[in-house]
Amino acid sequence: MKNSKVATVFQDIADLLEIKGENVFKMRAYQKAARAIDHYPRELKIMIEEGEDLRNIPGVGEAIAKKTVELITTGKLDYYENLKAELPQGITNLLAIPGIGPKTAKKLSSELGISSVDELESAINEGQVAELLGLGEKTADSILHQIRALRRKDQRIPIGEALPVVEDIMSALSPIRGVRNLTPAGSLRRFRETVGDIDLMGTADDPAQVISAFAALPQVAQVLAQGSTRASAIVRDGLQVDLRMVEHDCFGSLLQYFTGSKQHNISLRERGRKQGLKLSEYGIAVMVTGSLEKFSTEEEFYHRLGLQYIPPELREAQGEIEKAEQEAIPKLVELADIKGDLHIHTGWSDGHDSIEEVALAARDMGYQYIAITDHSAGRGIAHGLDAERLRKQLAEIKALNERLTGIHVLAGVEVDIRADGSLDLPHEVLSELDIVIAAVHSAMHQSQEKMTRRVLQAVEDPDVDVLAHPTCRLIGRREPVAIDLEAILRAAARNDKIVEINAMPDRLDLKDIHALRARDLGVKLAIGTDAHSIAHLGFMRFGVGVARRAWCEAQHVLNTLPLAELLAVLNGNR
DNA sequence: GCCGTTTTCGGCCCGACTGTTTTCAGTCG
Repeated sequence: MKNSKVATVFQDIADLLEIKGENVFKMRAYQKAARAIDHYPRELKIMIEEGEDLRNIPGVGEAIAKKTVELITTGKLDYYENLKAELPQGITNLLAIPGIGPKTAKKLSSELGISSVDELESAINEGQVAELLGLGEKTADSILHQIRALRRKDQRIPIGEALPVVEDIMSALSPIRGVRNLTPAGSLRRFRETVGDIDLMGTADDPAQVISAFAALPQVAQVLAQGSTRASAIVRDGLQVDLRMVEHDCFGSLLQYFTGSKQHNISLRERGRKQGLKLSEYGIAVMVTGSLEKFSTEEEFYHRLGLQYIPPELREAQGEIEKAEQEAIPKLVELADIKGDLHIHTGWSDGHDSIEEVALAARDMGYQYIAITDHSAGRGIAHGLDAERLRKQLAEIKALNERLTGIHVLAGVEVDIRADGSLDLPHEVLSELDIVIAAVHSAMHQSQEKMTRRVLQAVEDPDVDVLAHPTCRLIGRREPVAIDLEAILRAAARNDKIVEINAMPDRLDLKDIHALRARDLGVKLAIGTDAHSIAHLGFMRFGVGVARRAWCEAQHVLNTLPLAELLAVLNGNR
C-alpha cells in the first residue's frame, strides 16, 4: 500500500472524528499524521519490512504507528471500519463542499438523511435545507452555488499553467505608481507541483487603488469579492486569483503568513507561543505587553523568532524549523547555478527547432552547454533516430561546435528502454556519444516486478548515464508506472548513475519527495527540461523548484558543474 | 492522539468573514 493511500485513510478518519464531534486535538493529530505521511520521502511499506520505527515520522506516535502497520500489512484497519460503520456512508463527501464543515454535515445527515452531494442538491431545491435551524435561505443558496462550482471546476492545475497567469497579472499591475513587492504566495511560491488557486500579494501607497485596477483588468472574467485591501476574481479557465495589498511596513509577516504551508505556520506559531510571542499576518505580538512588532521582510520575521531564514520551498513542516534553529538550512540550488540543459529535443525527432537555433537560445540564457538528446527509433516514437541518422546528427554537432563560440553542444540521445529492458540502440553507437539518457516510453502497464527489472537493467547498463523521467507520470493525466523506486534509486547509487528531475511542468519526475530520497541515498541528480522547442528551455525553473523542495544544494545537481567537470564526470562513468 | 529548553501530564495557532443571531457558531485559509 502506498503512502498516499495510507494518508487518505487517516484524513478520512480525521473527517469522521470531526463529524462525530470527538476531541478536536485527536482529530488534528490524525490530520497532521496524514499530511506528514503523504509528504514522507520513504515508502512506509519498505520501512516496516526493514524494521524501522514509524514514530520517527513527525506527528506519528505509538497509536498511529500501530494502526499504520495494521493497515499496510493486512490491507485494512479495524478502527477505521468501525468508525465508518457508526456514521452514514458517504457523509465525508459533504465536507468537500466549501462552506460545509463537520457541524453542517452532521446536521444535514441526522435531520434530513442526506449523505451525498446529489441528495443535498435536491433537498436544497425542495427548500428543506433553508428551513433547518441555524441555516437559512442565504446559506442554502450559497451551498447550491458551491456545488455547481465544484462540478465545473477542474482539479488543481499544474504549476506550469498557473505561473504564467499570475505573471501576466503582475506585469499589468506593477506599473501602477506606489506598487511594490508584488509576489505570488501560497503553494505557487513554494513550487508545489500543482496549485488550487493563486495568491498574489504586494504593498502599495494606496492599496485600494491597486485593487480597483485589478478588478478592471481585461484578464478578469468575474469579480467574486472586492474590498479595500483584497479582491477575489476568476480569470481564464475558472482559475481563482486572490489579490491582497497592504501598506509597506507589514509585508514581511503578510507574505510569510500567506506563503504557508498551513502546517509550517502552525508549527511556527506553536514555537512562538512557547517564547511568549503571538504570530499573525500583522506581525509578532509580545503576549505580556501586547505590543505588536511589524516586519517589512520575511528574513526579519524569522530572525525575530531566533530562526535562520527558511526558503519557501522548504516550508512543509518536515523538520525545517528544527534545522533553522541549528542554523542548518542549506544554501539551496538556484536557477543561476544551472550551467546547461541536459535533455533537449530538436527537429531531428519530435522537437521543433534546429540544433543551432537551440544552441544560440541557450547561449543567450547564459548556459555553457546543452545536450541534444533526441529520441531513438523505438516503437511509437515519432521520427526517432536509428544508428545511421544519429551518426549524421553527431557529425552536424561536431561541425557546429567548431563554428560556435560561447556554448558547447553535447551529443546525446534519449534511448528507449524496451519492454524487455534492452536499449533501443547498439553499444557501438552509444559509445560514441557524450551523454546517454535512457527512458521508458512504451509498455507502461507492466507489473511492478517486470517494470522494476526492466529499468534496473538499464540503470546497470554501462552505456547509460542518466535515467530520465523515472515514473513516466503526467500530472493529472497519467498515473506513474508501477515501479519499485527505492530499488531503482539504490541501484543508481551503487552504479554511480544519474537520475533526472524532468522539469517539464506536467511531468516533474522525479517529484519532490523522491528527489529528496535520491539525494539522501547519494544519487546525483540532473535537471533537464525535455524541451521540444526553444520556449521550453524556460521550464528549468520548475525543475529547480523541485530540487529546492528536495533540499538540494548545487553540489547535488550535475548540471551546475562547469563544462570541463561535467565532461569528466560523464567520461568517468563509461 | 502527539509531544517535551514549562518532559510523562496538560497543553495543543490565529484572525477574518458570514449568516444567523441578540452575543456567536461555523467555516475558511
